[in-house]
Amino acid sequence: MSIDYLKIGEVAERLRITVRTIRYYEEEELLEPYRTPGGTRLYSEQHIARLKAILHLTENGFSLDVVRLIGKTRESCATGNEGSKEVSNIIGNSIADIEEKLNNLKALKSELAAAKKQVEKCKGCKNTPSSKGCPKCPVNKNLNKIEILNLVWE
Amino acid sequence: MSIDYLKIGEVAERLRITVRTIRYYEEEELLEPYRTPGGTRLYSEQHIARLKAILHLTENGFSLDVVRLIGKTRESCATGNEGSKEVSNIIGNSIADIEEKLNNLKALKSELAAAKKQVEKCKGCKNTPSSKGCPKCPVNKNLNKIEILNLVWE
DNA sequence: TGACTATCTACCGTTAACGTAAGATACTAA
DNA sequence: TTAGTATCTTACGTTAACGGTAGATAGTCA
Repeated sequence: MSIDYLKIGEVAERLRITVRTIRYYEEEELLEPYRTPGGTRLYSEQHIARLKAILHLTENGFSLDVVRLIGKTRESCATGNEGSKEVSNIIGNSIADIEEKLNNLKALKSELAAAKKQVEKCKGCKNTPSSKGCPKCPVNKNLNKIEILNLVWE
Repeated sequence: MSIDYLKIGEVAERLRITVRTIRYYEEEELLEPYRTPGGTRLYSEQHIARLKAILHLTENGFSLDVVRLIGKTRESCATGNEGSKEVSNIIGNSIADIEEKLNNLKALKSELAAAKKQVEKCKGCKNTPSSKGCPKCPVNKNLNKIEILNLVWE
């Protein structure tokens, strides 16, 4: 085989994903590798770069549909300004989504951090948990102050 | 019906979720509402607070299994230090997950922002897209500099 | 040239988090 | 009381993103 291209198994190993995943992205028309006359798939560095980009997005919670949208870039770039604007908007929306996620995660993080501190303060009371909470336990005493702790089971 | 409790439809409306979702969380033993003698579910503010907490977590990419884990707080708090430590670790792991997500999202955001700028610079060349890219188009010229743009379709 | 391993296509299976529908029962307002 | 709406249980359906298998073919190495 030419040294310039990788077969699917090699790509899978290099990117630490399964061959099934790679074929799946092809089924979804996110990628189209070369083929040998016999039908074996061959991947260039460009193909691999695109795979990396797809993984980068999916690992951050974006669906393949969104990936597909973002991928329209070049097509629209080659068809004039209007298309570019559309793509710009699509990417802009993705950025907005990310910003929302960032804010939510930051809030959640501080809530969890507060909850963790409370849990660590708790020395483990032996009282039967009541609906009012154990009066000696800071976790239960502060039940209403830390919303995340409303998750506590009864 | 007592004014203190809400029925499932009212809760669903208030939290902007479906009744099916609420019942599903109950199937998953994440929540156990009161019942009227006839079997109709009744929710207190505590129940609703827990529902909010569950949603807060799931909306940020956590699975119900993780939610269940975090929810062990009180149980372990009532059984001594060891349990508390376990819960503290579970929450600690969740925080670590969040930090990783935050870093990834930040990186992705700046990549997308860079990509967006490139797209906006592109005035829309009429050239047929070649494997080398359109020479007049900054998007294609900088193809290798902005990895996310390797997503471009051909 | 054989033997062995990798890939191919085609297709059914899986999991999480619900959606949806049916038929029965409960609640509520007039 | 009764008509109308909400809820109940049960159970099968759905979607995304793959997993796994079978039987056939391709690539590779001594």
